[in-house]
Amino acid sequence: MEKQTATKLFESLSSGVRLDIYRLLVKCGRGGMVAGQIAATLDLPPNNVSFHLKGMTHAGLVTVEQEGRFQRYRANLPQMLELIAYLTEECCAGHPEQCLTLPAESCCPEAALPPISTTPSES
Amino acid sequence: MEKQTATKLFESLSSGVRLDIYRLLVKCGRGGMVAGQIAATLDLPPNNVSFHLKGMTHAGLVTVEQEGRFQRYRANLPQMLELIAYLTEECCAGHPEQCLTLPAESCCPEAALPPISTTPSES
DNA sequence: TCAATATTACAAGAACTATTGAAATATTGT
DNA sequence: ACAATATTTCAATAGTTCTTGTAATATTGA
Repeated sequence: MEKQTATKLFESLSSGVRLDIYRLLVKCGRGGMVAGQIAATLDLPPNNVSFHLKGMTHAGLVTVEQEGRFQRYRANLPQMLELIAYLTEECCAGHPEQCLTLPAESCCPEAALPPISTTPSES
Repeated sequence: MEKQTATKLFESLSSGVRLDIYRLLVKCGRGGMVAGQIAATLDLPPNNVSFHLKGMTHAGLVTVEQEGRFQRYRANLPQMLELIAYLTEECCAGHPEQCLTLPAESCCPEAALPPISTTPSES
């Protein structure tokens, strides 16, 4: 993942409105929601929601599909997983067991996140 | 996790400079880095790095510890894991197998992320 | 104490973002 | 074609953030 992609995704989630929208879409999963439904659920002006959805779509955080006169939005979960992978790349320089005081299974979980680099990096 | 905490964390990662700093600290793991070392490694003005580190510390994204005249910064990984958990709360309304076209083990990984709610939510 | 180094605090300007309201576009059903 | 609905676009304002330079603070070692 490129840095610019990552910053755009994080920027998309740095607003309370967009975070609410994204979490709502995550809950809805594959089904997604249409724009008006999102606005009604979160009790926000439709044009404001549309404004934020446009940005989120452009960033790749959500996807959109036209359904007649409706626009159905869905959370782009694969993108989120890539983002987390990007963030934890070379986590602890190949020594995930070092990860602070967390229970081992909570940090750098090989089952969920991409392979951890085993190349320590020093500067 | 509260919404404001989450937005602050995402905002902290929405700048290329801060994202570079955080990823660098993630790589260094438990060892962390002192401010000047970070600035030198990323080839940035020390005061600019300090400015961003202050914000990141305030957001809880990194921790800081004094070492004589040095300030040693470390990535706050537990906070990041909580953030991911917050984001994927009630993922797919309790039906993680619905998560798009991802291989099942990549989405809503029970092994790594907190328990998935089993209560479907409809609006 | 004094000089040197590491880091932070402050101030100013440009650039960007969020919110709102009004208008425009597109689709549906009659 | 026409009216109704869903959604987006546009414009304007207020507020916020980023960067840079300069000054201040704190620690170290002589």
